[in-house]
Amino acid sequence: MTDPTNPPKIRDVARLAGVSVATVSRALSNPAIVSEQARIAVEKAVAETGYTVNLMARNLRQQQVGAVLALVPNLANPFFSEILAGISDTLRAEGLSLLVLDTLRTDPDTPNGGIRSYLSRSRADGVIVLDGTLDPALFAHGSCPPLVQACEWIEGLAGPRVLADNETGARLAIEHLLGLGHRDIVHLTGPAKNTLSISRAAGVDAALATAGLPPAHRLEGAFTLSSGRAAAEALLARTPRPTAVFCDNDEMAIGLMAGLRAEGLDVPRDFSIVGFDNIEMSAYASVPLTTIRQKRAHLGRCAAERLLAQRTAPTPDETLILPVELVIRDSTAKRV
Amino acid sequence: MTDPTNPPKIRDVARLAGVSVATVSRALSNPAIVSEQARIAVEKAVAETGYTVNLMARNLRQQQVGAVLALVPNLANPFFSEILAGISDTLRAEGLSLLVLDTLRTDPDTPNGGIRSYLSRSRADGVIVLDGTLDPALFAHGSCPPLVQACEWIEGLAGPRVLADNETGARLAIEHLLGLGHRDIVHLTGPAKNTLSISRAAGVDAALATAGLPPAHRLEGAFTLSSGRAAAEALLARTPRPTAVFCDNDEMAIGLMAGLRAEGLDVPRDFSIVGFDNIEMSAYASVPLTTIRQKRAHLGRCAAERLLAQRTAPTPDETLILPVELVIRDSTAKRV
DNA sequence: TTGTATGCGTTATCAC
DNA sequence: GTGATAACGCATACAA
Repeated sequence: MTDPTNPPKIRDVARLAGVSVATVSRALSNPAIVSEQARIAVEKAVAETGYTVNLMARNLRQQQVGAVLALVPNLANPFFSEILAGISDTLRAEGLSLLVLDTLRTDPDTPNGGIRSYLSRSRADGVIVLDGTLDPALFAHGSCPPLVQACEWIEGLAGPRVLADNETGARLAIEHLLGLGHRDIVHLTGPAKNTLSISRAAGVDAALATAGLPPAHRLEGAFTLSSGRAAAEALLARTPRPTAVFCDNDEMAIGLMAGLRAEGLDVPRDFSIVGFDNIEMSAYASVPLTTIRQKRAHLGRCAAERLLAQRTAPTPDETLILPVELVIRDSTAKRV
Repeated sequence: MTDPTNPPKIRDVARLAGVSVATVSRALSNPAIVSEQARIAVEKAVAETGYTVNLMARNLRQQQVGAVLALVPNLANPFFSEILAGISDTLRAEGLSLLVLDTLRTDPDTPNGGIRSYLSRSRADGVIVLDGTLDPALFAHGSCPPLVQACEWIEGLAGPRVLADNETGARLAIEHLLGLGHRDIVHLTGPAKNTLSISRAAGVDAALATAGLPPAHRLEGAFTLSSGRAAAEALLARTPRPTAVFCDNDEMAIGLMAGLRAEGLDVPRDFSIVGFDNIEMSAYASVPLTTIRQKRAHLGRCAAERLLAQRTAPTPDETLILPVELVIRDSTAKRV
């Protein structure tokens, strides 16, 4: 019956149902175009044999893979994994699989870490790029599948983008701090060349300019807890001492708070702090964090939908900007 | 030359190199068995055409997929995503792809959430199961790929297992608390039927028994921050009031600390708390958390290696237990 | 060492 | 509405 080593083929089903393989194929993929009689016979035979289509054969025939590849900078980072969860949602609804490649854990011996070999139409029907630091040349060849950039983006790389409204998010954060009376605000950024940090810096400075203030001082971090903690020292070294910090993500904000606490300083009394992302942990920090909410799973879903849309009609390279919002908690207070 | 819509086939390379397709195939997959001359001609032709093998065709021919599926309970949970990162490492080294399926975000209309359709030899060469709550029947059919269980496990499901030493971890935590003078220790568990919680409970009670104490009181959580916070209330309702809590993961521990802080209680003065996992955030909590370190990426790598080992020799269903260790920080102190 | 020919399991085209 | 059959692109048994 169901032999592990020798699964039933479509031929077996055809024989058992007393029809041709073509009819079985049709009955399975488009039941409407076969006779009731044939359909029932096929269904019965399928049930009896336990037949399931061989996807490799189908994919070869149809010239598609049935999977989408996500290029993520750091799989272990909850920020990205929640976007992946959203991508996974949308793909599953379409019967597609999600392939994941961690671009951080890259092969040091190979140029571009061997990512290139995954960027082939025979490996994935589409690619969602979540890493803004990749070499655009990686994608500049004919066999690269259609692609969408999400969250971060790569200068000089074509394709639709799905982004959070980074500039507005930064503006909301700064306006909130300004409203509380803060004037000397430091911007703790990600890596200097990171596209997110750059666009947020623009939002920061725009908000400051509107208030008639000069651009913010910047401290460069790395989106990590430890870089946030390390920033505490640099922050305290500044004179005059700033009264507020806008951090490019919540993890740095939490790290920073730990660093300040270690120095005996109090948030929000000594420093008001705003984060970005609204990761779940932020509400549970020693001082619940004021932050910018970004709907990560939704962003992932949008990116996947965008990619799937390209299957039918090659869409123009539009950029989709998703709204963000300010979440006020306890880490910000009026300047004393 | 390189036409996006019509990628070069092995035939084109063969023609250009002046050899047969068989020779090209051999030159690419096993260069040692072709003549130097042929090899060079092929290499040249490959470079000229920009040829890359079509993996769908190769896979069909070789009856393999070139990908491993990971079944993860919650992609958005950093605990699992770091295991995935480890799995990804090992797979990449073997040229395999990682397919990810979030079993939480399941299709409510289909029994078993449509997971079954992914469990086919034509979709993956192997499966790594990280979700202990799945129905074992899902895997009980001939076309299910070889499988390894990691981290959690499913009773009644065969296959090698790669687990952390949960029992020892629990014992270390309890012994640490006992050594600090605590006697009334509560165990904040995951869902009652979770295999991790059950084995840790055994470790907890064993350690208590050795000290001549009765089994611990248990509070059921859900491995989430919010369930940890919610546990604060239940904890305070107990009389006599316990002096220490062992939590089945760090997130609950952090949630619990937030809940206790909200009630004006101090850790470790009023309660000593031990977590499990040593997530990165634990070192940055308001009170740095004493916890049990579990090497998650390593666990993922081991699981993947185990799976790959099955490709050659069908190994017996051994269980691999990975060591854990106690990390002492500030959330535990001598009972006053 | 190399080439020829067949098969991997399906779907799609074409006649009927 | 159905059946025979040619692709899909590659790897390998076999013959040379």
